[in-house]
Amino acid sequence: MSEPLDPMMFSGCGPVPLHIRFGNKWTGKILACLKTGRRRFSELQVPLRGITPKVLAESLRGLERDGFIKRTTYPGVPLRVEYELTPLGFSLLEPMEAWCKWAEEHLPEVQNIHEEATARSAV
Amino acid sequence: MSEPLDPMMFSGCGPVPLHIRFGNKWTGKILACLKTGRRRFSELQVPLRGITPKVLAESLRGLERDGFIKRTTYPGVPLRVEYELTPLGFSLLEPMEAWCKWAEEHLPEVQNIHEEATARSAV
DNA sequence: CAGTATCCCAGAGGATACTG
DNA sequence: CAGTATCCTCTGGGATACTG
Repeated sequence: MSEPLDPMMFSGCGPVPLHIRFGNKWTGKILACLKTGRRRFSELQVPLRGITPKVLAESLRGLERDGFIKRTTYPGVPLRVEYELTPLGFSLLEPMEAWCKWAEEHLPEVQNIHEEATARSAV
Repeated sequence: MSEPLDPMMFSGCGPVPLHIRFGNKWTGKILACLKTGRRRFSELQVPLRGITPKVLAESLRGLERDGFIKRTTYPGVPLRVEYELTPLGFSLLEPMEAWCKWAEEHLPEVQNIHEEATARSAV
């Protein structure tokens, strides 16, 4: 508890380490899309340009199973389903913002390094 | 800039989004092992239980290429090589600690949810 | 000591088509 | 509308063995 960032902490973040659970292409974006309120399946597909229905459905199932979002169905035709963040899901926004803050502060530096590396390998 | 966590930010985190760059099995652990000082290749293999030399070498080269660590060789026999965090590498510890903080605060809740899900699927 | 060289596999995720 | 069903590819990462 006194030593944050002990290597062991990374393997202690639940059944799947936290940074791996969210270290994929869509999970973080889905949560970000839900932070302003409930959204329907098709409403999520718009901002998440390029996601296929299969992958979106799989991702949503996983987030629901882990308690990060809640799924509500409204019977009727046409079918209506809405997804929203749970309090636990909202709490994830904080660590996610830490990454964004880092990116804002260090992105120019990172890009310089990347350009230099590209230039070197082009020689 | 006014809207942190805009979905677009995730795709703007460098050539590879930040959360994906560090959303793998070893990268974060390697940085954590280096936060207390320089380490040799074989010294890293000890805390990183189970990592193969191939994967460790690949990971270190990637971190070096991206400017997060610095590699120093000391000629002689036997060969001596040391790795250390750069200032940029150190700066990553902050967002990584945000994940650990989240885990500390929410892990019990996450585990409850996981156990309930396991119990449900066992019915 | 500090790595390379091969081979291999599971799973994330895309393309496409179909359905209650 | 809100998904499923198939099929396929690509790559992170492991096992094992070898080298300057």
